[in-house]
Amino acid sequence: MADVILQTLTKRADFIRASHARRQGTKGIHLQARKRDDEDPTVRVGFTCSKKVGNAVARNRAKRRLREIARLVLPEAAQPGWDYVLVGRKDATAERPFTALQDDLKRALAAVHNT
RNA sequence: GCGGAUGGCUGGGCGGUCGCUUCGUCGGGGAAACCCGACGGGGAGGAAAGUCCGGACUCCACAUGACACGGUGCCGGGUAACGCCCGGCGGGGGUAACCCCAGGGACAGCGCCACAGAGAAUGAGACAGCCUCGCAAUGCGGGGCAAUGGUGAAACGGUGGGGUAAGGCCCACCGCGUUUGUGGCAACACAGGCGGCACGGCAAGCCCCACCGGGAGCAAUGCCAAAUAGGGACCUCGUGCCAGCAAUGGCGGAUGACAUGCAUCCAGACGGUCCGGGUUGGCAGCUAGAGCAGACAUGGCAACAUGUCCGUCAGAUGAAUGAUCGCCGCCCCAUGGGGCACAGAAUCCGGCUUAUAGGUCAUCCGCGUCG
RNA sequence: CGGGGUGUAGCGCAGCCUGGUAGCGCAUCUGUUUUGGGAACAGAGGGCCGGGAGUUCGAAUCUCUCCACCCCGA
Repeated sequence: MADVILQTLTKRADFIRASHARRQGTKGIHLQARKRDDEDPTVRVGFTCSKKVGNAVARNRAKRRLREIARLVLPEAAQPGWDYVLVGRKDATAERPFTALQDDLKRALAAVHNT
């Protein structure tokens, strides 16, 4: 699974479809995931930080940390043909230790894939 | 030393590892758009924020003026412009340094001034009262008065003296109005004369006066590609086409008995306007401009202007500018640990307003102590 | 980027234009009625009028400025 192609979600409709599929919350992040029913093996990922997270600086910080753990974790833990949406949580996403945040994502992925 | 006033500056630093975006050079791939790799350079703020003003820029509309509507409002200057800035004037606060003020007009007109009170506004009023006269006398009636009390945010000038039955009244000063002179570009200030007790407050109530303002906004606007549809309604003649070197000429049909001209009617585009339908992709606009920061010179009290030198300037588009580790710096509990303000560009610029831990510089004022 | 609106008692709304007394309905509390409850009737309490300045003698109301929320248009 070394040659996984990562793509960023841009369409609002994709976000809504993912949120209606499987979801798994942890201390640091909230994960939404959907298995697309096409033949395309591309892994797509999107990031969401609503106004509840804080002001623009807090939202940007949370989104950057989400993007970083996605870059580190997804190439080895993602499954081809899935869409993932990582949602930031108030205070927790920005302040949680980085390794713990990575473990959160790994456990959430495992939980979503097993159900 | 303590307390205070004003105006500036700064907004953690260094290094390792892994990433994002943009530009340049080189190499590779590709028909091209472009993609991949290496090296090198750039990559959030003083408020980037709120969106409260003013412009630049783009499109649309457009003869001018007036009305309507909205805004601004002491005077002078600065500026591309402003509701911003500087200087001055007037008023208010503070022992002072200094700070605050939407600060034009109430004889152009309309309106409002609750409660209380006799009376709340262009010519008034008499509640408690005061003075005097008469009588049938703890009172009643006639006349005179607005100085005193009371109410109120505000009562038709204030204080003092003389005079009076009480008063009107007279005089002086202050205030007000008016006028003259002097200083000042002006707002205004100062001085003198005259007036007579007469002209209350609110225009951030309507309004009047002076000045300013066409509308929309980078999702503006232009081009390309894809996709749907090859639709509908209305309008009419040149900037189009043809001939010609050019001037110039010609360009559908019907009716007015024929032709030209003219008039009327009909048709009508590869043109224009609108509706309906489709697309929510790419490129341009897009970042170097009334630039900004610093130094010096000149003019100016200053805001600022002019000139020279040097430096610097991001352009993303589900939206980059980071993640993580180590050392140092600052703060708090004091082994060890925790924290480091407010806050993230979205076409650009000039202001205003609001948020902001800490550090630092300069000038000035008051008090205390020592010499 | 541009435009409009709302904020008043626990909840939903008047009052603001034209400045002086903040009111209505539901809810709450007390009492009457009932064997008890509900309903009904009578009465009572509850407001720094989103925050801060200003104008005025006086501001929920007028003006400025912040805050929060909602709705439109490109």
